[in-house]
Amino acid sequence: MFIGEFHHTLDDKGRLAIPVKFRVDLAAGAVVTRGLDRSLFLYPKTEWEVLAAKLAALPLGQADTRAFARLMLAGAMEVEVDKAGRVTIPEYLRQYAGVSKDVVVTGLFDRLEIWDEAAWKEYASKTERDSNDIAERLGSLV
Amino acid sequence: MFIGEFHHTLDDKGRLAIPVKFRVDLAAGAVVTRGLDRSLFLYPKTEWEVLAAKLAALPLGQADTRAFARLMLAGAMEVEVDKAGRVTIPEYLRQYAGVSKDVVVTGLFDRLEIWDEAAWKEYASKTERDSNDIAERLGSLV
DNA sequence: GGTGCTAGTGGGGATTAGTGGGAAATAAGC
DNA sequence: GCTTATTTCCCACTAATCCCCACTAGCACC
Repeated sequence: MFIGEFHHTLDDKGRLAIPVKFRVDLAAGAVVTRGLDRSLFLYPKTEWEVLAAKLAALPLGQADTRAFARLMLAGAMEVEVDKAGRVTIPEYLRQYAGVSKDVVVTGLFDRLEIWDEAAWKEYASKTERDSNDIAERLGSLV
Repeated sequence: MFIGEFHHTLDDKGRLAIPVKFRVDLAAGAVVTRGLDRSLFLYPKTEWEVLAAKLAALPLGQADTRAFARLMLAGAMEVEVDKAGRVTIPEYLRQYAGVSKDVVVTGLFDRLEIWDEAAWKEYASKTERDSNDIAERLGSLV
């Protein structure tokens, strides 16, 4: 299970260090793709395969779900953790997430999320302000 | 499984480099044809044969499915990956997709899609804007 | 308090993917 | 039958990627 928040830096080759405790779960392969809210999702390969199969099974006929599946499947890229515990984030995904140097890696149960630090701070503070409202709407769910 | 987004260029002979990781799956032959949203679809030959059979089996009665099947079947062309890992895209398909030089090749599970770069960017950014809504509607699926 | 280990970061060299151009072969036209 | 155009095959260059090694700072353990 992935939890926690880590502040790392991206070097000019687009490499990002994975927190040590996560490396063992990603050693068998991982997949990065476009996420929601201008973040990137990083799944262990096995988790990804489940998700990809669902996306591929979406009906081709509807323009909007087709577009969504396209974005996530086309956005995905298989990455490997190198000897130094890093993965290389492809150029086009760095652009999408607006990451350049300072990056936040967060654990979200079954996936990691990768954020530009500034964007993360803004999102976090905004969400904190709204958290009471959100909690109320969630109601009995939690 | 094909995934990922690759930015390549078409030379003036209409040749397009296939990303290395896909070449092995296309070595046995591939088929390009007209796709949806002004893109081109590129299938491994075996996948194509399955799809072509399905298209041929579509009911003749409905004008729109008939048109769709015609577009895909008549537009199809068998291509080979040359020694340098490239395929030649026929002139009429280049025209259909509006590709000239800068091209995006995307992996979509069982096929590749070939887009004009500008068209892809526009399509992707439009979909990004809608992605939160779509994700919400898909709900628990993803 | 010191020493050793490890996580995170940075950089250089070798390999290969991507691209472009030219030569040879084949087909078409006069 | 000869010339011209088009396609196919092959070779060469460049730029990006991969792989390896080195450094530093922080933590833990002695």
